[in-house]
Amino acid sequence: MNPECTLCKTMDYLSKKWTIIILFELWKGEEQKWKRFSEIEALMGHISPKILAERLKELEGEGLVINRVDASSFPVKSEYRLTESGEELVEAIRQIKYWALKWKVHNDVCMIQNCRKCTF
Amino acid sequence: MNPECTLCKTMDYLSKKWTIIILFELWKGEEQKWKRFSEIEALMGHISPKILAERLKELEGEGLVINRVDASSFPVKSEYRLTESGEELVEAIRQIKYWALKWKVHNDVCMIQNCRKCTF
DNA sequence: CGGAATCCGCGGCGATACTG
DNA sequence: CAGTATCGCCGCGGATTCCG
Repeated sequence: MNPECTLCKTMDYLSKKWTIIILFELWKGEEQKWKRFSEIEALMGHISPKILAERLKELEGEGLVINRVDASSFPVKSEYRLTESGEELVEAIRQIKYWALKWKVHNDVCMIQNCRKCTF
Repeated sequence: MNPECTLCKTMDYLSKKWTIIILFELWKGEEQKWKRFSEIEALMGHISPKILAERLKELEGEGLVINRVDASSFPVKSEYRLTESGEELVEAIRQIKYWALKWKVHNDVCMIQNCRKCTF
């Protein structure tokens, strides 16, 4: 990995396990919607809390995800959503989905370009 | 990794080490140009032949790269280039580069959209 | 020259338990 | 609820050697 290359650095965290699925999970549903840690955890199947926390922190550090915490209530409420930058990165990644739909086996899940409901 | 998801499968090999760099190395220079194994090897710095062969075979299996062999001559001449599908995938990946150039630190190497000469 | 075979080390990731 | 702490595994990738 060349640390001077912007694309390399981006691909470095994008390629980590779970990262893209997390991004899409935050992207799905209504725009600008905050989602709780446990909510994301449940939606994603079998991710361990360690990895989820690790990834969210990375993405927050990269400015793709923003986190707000309400410590006044109990239990503590921590929520996440995509930033504008994050939304745009998902759009870029979805170009790869279009490519895949064009060149690979037909994907039954979703052919709709702007669908925010199905898996991807 | 969900094997029924086209995007997951694509990201699965795209995220392997060296894969994207190999794709860009084949993409650089003139279009449709064949490049030899040792040529790619030399261009890429310090990749081991095992990994390079592994990646090229994966990409060939996915239809992104095509290989022609001239066994009549000695030493055997083996050359690779991107397929049309491969060219288009590189275009999709370059959307991520544009995103990075927009949101991240200015990249000195290249701001030209269709440049096939610099690193990426 | 273009790989294939073998061996080995490391780190990413998973599982589980625990805490403020 | 929202994470941390600890441990252990295994699979990727690196180095090297050999073959057609």
